Amino acid sequence: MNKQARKPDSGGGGESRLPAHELIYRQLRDQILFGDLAPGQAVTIQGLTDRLGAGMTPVREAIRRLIAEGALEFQGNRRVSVPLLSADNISEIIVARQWLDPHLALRATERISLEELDELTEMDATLDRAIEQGDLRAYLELNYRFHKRLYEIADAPILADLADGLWLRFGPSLRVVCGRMGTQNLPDKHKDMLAAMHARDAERAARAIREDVIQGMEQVRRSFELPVASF
Amino acid sequence: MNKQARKPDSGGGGESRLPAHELIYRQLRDQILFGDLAPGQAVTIQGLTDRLGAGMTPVREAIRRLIAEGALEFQGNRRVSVPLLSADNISEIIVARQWLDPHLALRATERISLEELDELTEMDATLDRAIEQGDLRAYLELNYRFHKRLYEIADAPILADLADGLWLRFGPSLRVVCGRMGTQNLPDKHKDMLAAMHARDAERAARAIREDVIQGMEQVRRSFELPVASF
DNA sequence: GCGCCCAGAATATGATCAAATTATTTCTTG
DNA sequence: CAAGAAATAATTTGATCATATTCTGGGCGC
Repeated sequence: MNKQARKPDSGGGGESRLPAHELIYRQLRDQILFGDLAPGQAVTIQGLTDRLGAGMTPVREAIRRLIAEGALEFQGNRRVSVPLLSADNISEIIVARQWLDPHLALRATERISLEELDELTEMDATLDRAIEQGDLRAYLELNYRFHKRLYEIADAPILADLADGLWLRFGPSLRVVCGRMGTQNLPDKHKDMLAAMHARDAERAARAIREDVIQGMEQVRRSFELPVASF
Repeated sequence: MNKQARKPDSGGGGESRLPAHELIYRQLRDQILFGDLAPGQAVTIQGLTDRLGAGMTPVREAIRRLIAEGALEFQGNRRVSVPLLSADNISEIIVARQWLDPHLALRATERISLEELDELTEMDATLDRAIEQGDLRAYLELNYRFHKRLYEIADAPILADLADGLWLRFGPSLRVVCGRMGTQNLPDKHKDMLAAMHARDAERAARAIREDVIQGMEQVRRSFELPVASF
């Protein structure tokens, strides 16, 4: 009956007080970005309520949100699935990121503190270790977090939202492509960029990020132009 | 048990085959873009269920969707409101549209058919009539639909989504600014752009749209740098 | 001023109806 | 008689609602 024995507990573990639909959303989002959901895969509401052990309403809200962000696709007849991108779609994302990411890197260079620079350097080192060990999942997650942190530092919430939304769109495809290629020749112009940021050379940092984006995304696009060898 | 709530069939519109959450979403979206919801205004779920005469679940889903698109803001404590943009936010939107809109106009020029060109010309004429008559609501809606049609013709769904989402963010502010200024010196470089498209001069069309965007958005930004005189 | 309590709003559940896909059956035809 | 197609039955899934529960914020007493 009464639950007042539980106080908000503002210190530390406040994250457990998040509403269920928020938790479901984050869980699903991570699964789309790094993990288990492949492009084209169907997603059912009732399937998720079972798989995640949640009620129907929170799952529905999380799905609506992901559809609005382009992470899921509403296939006409009440059917929802992970979008299957075309080569043209990838090209659109490339052209958008080619503009957005350098712009954000430029702003970040003008604003970044030394502590934040150390933080990014540390993240990049962890990223390198994941690549060496061939840990694909860790690479995908760390690489994403590196770029996302950069967006935050740029202090442009709306532009950061746009860039973030693009990751959600090409995440599943990126995973498929990287899964086929292994973690060997993954792009990493991060060190160039960090050096440019240290020197407060915003133009050079923007150029480095642009190359990083192009290298990574072009690999994705190339693999989409090949004949689709799935069965 | 009680099943008297048989298919309300609200309004008798032919499209009553769409789910309720979709209808609520469109209704709310239009109200945010053109109409009745002012920046900073609070939005409550129960208030909407009453005002729109709908159930709670569809309203919740529509709100989640609009939050994900940036049209509404989740204010921490279970409070939802129409975002109040800062001058910096407006600057972000300007810089994004300054890139997105010309890019889409360029693509549209390469792809547009003569029928579609006539359609846009017709839309622009209607727009002019709304301006002459000082009909603000009609101006906002027709101007939006003109640009949106252009996005569709560009045949780049992901980029179009990005551009469309920006309208949802600055819509309420645009309405406030235009409401203060009347419909007299509104920007309309549409005729330049249509002429350029007729000549298949994509660069010139892109430049015209860029000027249209800058003129309109700068008016918004200027009015945000003034001391906020509301109350 | 501080803490407790209450009203109201948001979150979450489960039930129920409707629609759609799948599986099955039956009928027709070669 | 067999095979395929159309129709129908059954199961699965989505949409919506009514209701219970939890949380936030403000009012009231101390």
